[in-house]
Amino acid sequence: MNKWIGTGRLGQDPEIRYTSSGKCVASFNLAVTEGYGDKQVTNWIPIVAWEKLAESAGNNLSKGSRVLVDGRIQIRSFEANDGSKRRVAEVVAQSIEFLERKQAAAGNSGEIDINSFGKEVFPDEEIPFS
Amino acid sequence: MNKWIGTGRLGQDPEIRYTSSGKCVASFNLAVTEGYGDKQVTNWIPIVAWEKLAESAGNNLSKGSRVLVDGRIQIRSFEANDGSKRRVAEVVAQSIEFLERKQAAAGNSGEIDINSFGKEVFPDEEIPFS
Amino acid sequence: MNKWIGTGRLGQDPEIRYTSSGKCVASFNLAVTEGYGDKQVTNWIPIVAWEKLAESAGNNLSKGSRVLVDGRIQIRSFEANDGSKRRVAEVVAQSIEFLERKQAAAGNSGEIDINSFGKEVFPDEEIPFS
Amino acid sequence: MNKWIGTGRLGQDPEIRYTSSGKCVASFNLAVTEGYGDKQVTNWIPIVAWEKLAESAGNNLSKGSRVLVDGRIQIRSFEANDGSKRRVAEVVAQSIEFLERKQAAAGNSGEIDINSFGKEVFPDEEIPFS
DNA sequence: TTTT
DNA sequence: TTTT
Repeated sequence: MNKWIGTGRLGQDPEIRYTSSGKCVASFNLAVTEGYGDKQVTNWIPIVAWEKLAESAGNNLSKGSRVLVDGRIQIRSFEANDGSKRRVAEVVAQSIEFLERKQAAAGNSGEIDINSFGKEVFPDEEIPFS
Repeated sequence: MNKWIGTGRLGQDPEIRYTSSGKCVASFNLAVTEGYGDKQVTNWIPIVAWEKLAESAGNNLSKGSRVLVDGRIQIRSFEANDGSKRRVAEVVAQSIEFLERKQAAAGNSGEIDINSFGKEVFPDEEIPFS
Repeated sequence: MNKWIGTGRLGQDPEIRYTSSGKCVASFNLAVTEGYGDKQVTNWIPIVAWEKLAESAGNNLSKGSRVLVDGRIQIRSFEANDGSKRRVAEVVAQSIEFLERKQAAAGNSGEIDINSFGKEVFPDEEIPFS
Repeated sequence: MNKWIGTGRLGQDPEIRYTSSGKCVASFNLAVTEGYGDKQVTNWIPIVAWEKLAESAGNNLSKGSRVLVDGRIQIRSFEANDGSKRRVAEVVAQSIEFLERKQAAAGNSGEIDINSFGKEVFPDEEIPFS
């Protein structure tokens, strides 16, 4: 058994890519907050989804959306910029329950989409597991 | 919610340390195998336990012991050897069910020395999360 | 290990009682729906919470509220009306995450009265486990 | 989400039946024990498995076997002996990890199979949920 | 980087 | 009804 269940909010819109064989992959970081008051702690947990689940995430989720994820931890090897071999971990989603869906696109409502002015940088850094 | 539940075997004896304030900390890597036949995949997941749970792990577990762990994913910051800041992830155990306890020391019984069946190296490297 | 994790909506306002020793107990049935389209199935799962968690449920939840429950299955003995001994099961909540809080009382807002959308009867019958 | 994860030991050999359409069904009660020392509590949780999983349970498990079950709670309607309609609950297994397999049949070892002399009665009673 |  |  290798099961992770967690709730949180997306730190950014899901990033959608396609493998060379055409499989859809969605990835995002999830802010998982535990505790109350001044004991609150947030862990940013990287989530990956594949195929139909990835497409659904792309269609239904955006920055700030709240989700319930059921998945497993996966350790993945990759080559760092300096050529060294590293391992990274992430949660591969098996199901995602949408607790809050995508916000309406800016222009569809009277609201300004504050997310479209963001300038934050999300370095493509790999977060080590262990 | 931030919950991980997994089963596996310890890759090495638990490493027991004490913080400067005297708290006991146990850490080990868990081989979590999923799938059947030639679709088997093993993820090595780093586990950390604190205080009474850590002491209990130290007293009852050894390399090869099978456990059921209930815990949460934690992302931890640390400074790499080159001075750069990195984040690592691990599972902080909330409970550990011992499915197989510590083996008697080799030589004390007619049993196989469980320590003899693997030569894998577990470098003290930090495994990235994401 | 004995852990249940589920999401759903309350079928009625939580019922709040106090034991003779003054402990608060909340109970409600949770509509847990799985599957999609015409394969949707709903199971009504009885939830019980104690003390602070019960008070919090009473203050924050009402019929239709969506929750994420983490708890354990408990089998409880009781005497049926005909004097026979029966066992019932329920989920004893260890934590409840409020995905939607209590609705304002009907008439206070332009919102639909969430209490109007169902006519199901929840007899105070004991639902057998097994 | 409707997920139960639990560990325990089978109270009896799995009961194997087949539906009229030929599907295999296995059922057994699981002794799920929590707590330590004199605070130990055991809940007997009914488990049902279908098809390949049921066959595997029949082939690998027996009274006393330790398992890790991943499944969901299901409420099922049935007609009681007195003609009244009742609902029962059980855990429908989605996966079963065998932590201890079937005992060798009596006669295969020097051990007496104490289980073959049992006279306990397991009434086909339905345990209510709620 | 999310939110309350 | 299981086990430690």
